[in-house]
Amino acid sequence: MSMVKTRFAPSPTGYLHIGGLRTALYNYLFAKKHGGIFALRIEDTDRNRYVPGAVESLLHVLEAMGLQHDEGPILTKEGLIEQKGSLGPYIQSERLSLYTKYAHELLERGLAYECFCSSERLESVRSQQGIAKLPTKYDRHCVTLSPEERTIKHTAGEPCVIRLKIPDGETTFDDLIRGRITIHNQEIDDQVLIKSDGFPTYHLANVIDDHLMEVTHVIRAEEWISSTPKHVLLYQAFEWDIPQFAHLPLILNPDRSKLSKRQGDVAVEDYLRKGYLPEALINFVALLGFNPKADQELYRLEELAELFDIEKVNKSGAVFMTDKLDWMNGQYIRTKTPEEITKLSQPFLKKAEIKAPEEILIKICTVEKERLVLLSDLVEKTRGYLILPTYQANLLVWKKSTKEDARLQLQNIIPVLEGFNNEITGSSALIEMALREYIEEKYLQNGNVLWPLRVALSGLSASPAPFELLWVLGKEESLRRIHKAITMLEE
RNA sequence: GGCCCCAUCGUCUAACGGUUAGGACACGGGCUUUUCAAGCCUGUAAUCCGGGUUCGAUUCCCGGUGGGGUCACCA
Repeated sequence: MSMVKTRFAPSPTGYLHIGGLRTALYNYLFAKKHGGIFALRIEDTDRNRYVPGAVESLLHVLEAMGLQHDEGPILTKEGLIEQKGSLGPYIQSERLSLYTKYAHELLERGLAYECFCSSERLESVRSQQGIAKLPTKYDRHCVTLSPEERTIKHTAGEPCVIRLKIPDGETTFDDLIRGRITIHNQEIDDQVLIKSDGFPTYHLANVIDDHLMEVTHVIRAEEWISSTPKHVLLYQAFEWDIPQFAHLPLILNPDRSKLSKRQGDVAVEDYLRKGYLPEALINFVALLGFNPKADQELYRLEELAELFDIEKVNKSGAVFMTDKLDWMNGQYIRTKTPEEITKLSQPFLKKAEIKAPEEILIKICTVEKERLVLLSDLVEKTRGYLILPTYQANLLVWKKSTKEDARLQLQNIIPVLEGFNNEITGSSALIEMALREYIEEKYLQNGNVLWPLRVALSGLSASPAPFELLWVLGKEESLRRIHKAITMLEE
């Protein structure tokens, strides 16, 4: 039994789809679980879809997500692409001669044939089949071409493709998730292997590379099930060992169709940009398809790798809803220190052009941490500490109190705060102790004092406790805000 | 339409013949509380339908229904 090897083989589109993330993750987990190799291969055989910089950005997200591959293209410190591993190159556009070599081998052995049909002819064949309600497939017009006819067409410069000649019979493969799947070869089209521009199609390149790169387990999305028989036929034509297949259930839009751009954000980059943490995204997406334990929701990547079991992956698709992701993100934010959150929030604050001393930012994170769902939530929160939000005077009045009392309480608290020494103002716990003591001594009500104070300090109907606000804002700014509130209440 | 795949609370899932069908998110109520958040307690909520097999089916089989995928010189 050779070593387990999986691969994530995306086409470089410029972003990583949520479904792609999960495919990459499951490949990674399966390889790690079995002490095997996780490879990355770039499937860029469609020159019409070429996106500059796409490989680099893919490498960046994968790294941000913590999914390190053992083989494949990697980014150097200088931002250049290098290859890691001995079975490369791992970028298909750099392997073109390989594909034509194998395609010609099939040609010589009579397992494939050249086809000169124009796309116009193919379209009209298909549309006629459509009208006749027949399955749409190539009519094998070129399969009987004689060598002489082919030579004539070649010398005339007619473009041509190479097609696989699908044999009679039926094709069966075993899927680790779904079991045995059989289909009649009549259902399979004579698949193009080499396009007229000389590039291979996915089917050919994928099979050749998986074999040459010694991939043992092909883990990919369910949308590939119907083309898997073609791949099996190719392996058989080359007389190669067939890898194990595992087709993952689809990730769905709320209407249960395949997750698509039209119905919301699908790029991992979008979610990162919104302020989701990589570990939350990984955790969430891992659970879209299986759950290692019945009563646990939070898993680290290493833990998932230990517990992963491909046979326990669900068969049915999973709707992508962000409610639970939001909750998870909050959970992960809470596991971080204020210093870590401060650091992670830098890009968001920078983008919003918010500047503040690190010391203040750390205090803000300390106090707001439990209230965060997204890292980006920190933007508005931080702004509130730097600039007092505008608010209505009657917000200062507690529901069980009056405007006059609110003003009185604020006025009375000023000397108390002024009396705080540096030791007290340096700790929200000490501030709380001192203020509660004050309230108790004067026989006051918490609400009468703390509500107007909190609103004066935050300008908000909902915020952290006044003690914490005081600690973050400092004595001077706090007093300034209280004076402002008193002025508002006097009007 | 042909072929293929799938089917447990609104959503993500657990239960691989015997459970009061479990957990989580969301939602409702409560506790705590100056507000919000967090936390704790608690409530509502599901086996698509019909046949079999079996002493017994969420679970196995068949059929239906429903949903999805795929039918390119895209991956």
